Amino acid sequence: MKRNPTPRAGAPRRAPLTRDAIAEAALAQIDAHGLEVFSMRRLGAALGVEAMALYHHFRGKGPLLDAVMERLLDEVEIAPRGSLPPLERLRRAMVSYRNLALTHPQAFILLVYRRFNTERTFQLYEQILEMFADAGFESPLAARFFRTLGYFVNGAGMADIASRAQQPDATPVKLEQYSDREKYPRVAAVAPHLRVNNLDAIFTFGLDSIFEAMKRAAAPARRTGR
Amino acid sequence: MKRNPTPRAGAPRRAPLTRDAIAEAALAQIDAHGLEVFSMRRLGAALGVEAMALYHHFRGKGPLLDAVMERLLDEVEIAPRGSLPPLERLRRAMVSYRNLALTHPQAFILLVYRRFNTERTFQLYEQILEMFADAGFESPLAARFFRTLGYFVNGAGMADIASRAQQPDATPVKLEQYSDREKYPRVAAVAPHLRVNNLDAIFTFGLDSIFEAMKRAAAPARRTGR
DNA sequence: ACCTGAACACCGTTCAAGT
DNA sequence: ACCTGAACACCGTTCAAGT
Repeated sequence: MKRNPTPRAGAPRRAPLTRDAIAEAALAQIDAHGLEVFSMRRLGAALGVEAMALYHHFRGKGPLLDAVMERLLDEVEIAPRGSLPPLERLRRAMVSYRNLALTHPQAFILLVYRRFNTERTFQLYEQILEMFADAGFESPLAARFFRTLGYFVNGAGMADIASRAQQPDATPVKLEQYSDREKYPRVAAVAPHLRVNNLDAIFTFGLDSIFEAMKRAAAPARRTGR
Repeated sequence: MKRNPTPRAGAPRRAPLTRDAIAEAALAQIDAHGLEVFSMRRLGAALGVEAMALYHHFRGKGPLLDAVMERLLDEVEIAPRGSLPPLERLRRAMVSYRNLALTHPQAFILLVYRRFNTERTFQLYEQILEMFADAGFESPLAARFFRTLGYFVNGAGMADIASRAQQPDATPVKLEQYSDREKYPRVAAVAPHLRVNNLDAIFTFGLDSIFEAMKRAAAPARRTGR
């Protein structure tokens, strides 16, 4: 059997490599098999190329992972300015960011420890901080809540991933110990409220707590009495 | 030159390996050189032993890293029950936990993605949840704030580490871009408030916001008016 | 310009063997 | 019981060479 006929004579039998195509394939590999086993050689094989060909487009594995991280940032949905009240826009952006932990559980950690490696992060920060300004926050207060929200959404993403899947190379433990009422009675009592299908509601709860604090801080003059 | 004389005839020229000694040396290696370059072979060399000797005490690298993580958990300071009001005890425990990101920046991430691999974590959770119960929180509400605090302290630890040190294998970027007022004016405006020596104050601010929400939720009946 | 082949200096882990 | 030596199947990255 001949291989698939090419549309035009002389066309290459596969699309030439580009930075985008490589980063896209890398994210697909990480989503499918995990960051632990991701390697330049495996990625090359998946692209039908020797690993060394990738070095023509990226200086190394680190910069390639940074490009993968940028693809994640591209998936954060930001509502158009003016389409919603500023704090609601901000809230939805935070929800969208945390959703990356659900859609890309294996890759999400790249955001956590590589986000300051690239300029792309500052584009997102600029948009977020614009929302703070639109909501009337001065820089010192914006900086504090910006950071607090960032801590929360990154921590939530990582924790939800950790709750959903134990590491493959973990110390083997018996899960039933954790619901052992004798040994960990408090843990046993809250465990039913921490089931995986409750994690969305818990995230929303925590996010609301922070937004309520923001609303109070933004409008201290409106408090009843003094 | 002869090697150091041993205290007793027939005593081994180095202390025999134990799980504790290995885990301690592993943490020291990670603190000194980073998790990226940490390897069984390097650890063996640091202990004056072949890497394969470590497999007599640990089933593999994963379980060894779990033991290192447990050592970090051991450093969390929990005030004796009754020595402080429950919420103040809880607050100090959170501060102590986040401080691990400062004392062990290279190892802290083990807590983030390996903490559910071992039973030791549930000892700490039991203590934390006891504080919630002592403060009068019912399980559903305790679960929500327990999780919210966890998100926040883990996210804060990771973010503070990322802010303090760029990854060694990062895409090279020019740092001055980030304070470019033309390109990222909002980022430039808040940047002075996000300097490394302000991170402690920002952490305290965010923690206070969450604790204020907890105090309101714990005592809804005490609100003036209705 | 883009990719390959061979090589270098590493990994984690297994197995059989030593003491 | 505790450790070693050799081996296996991998890594990321370099370099010179091919087209």
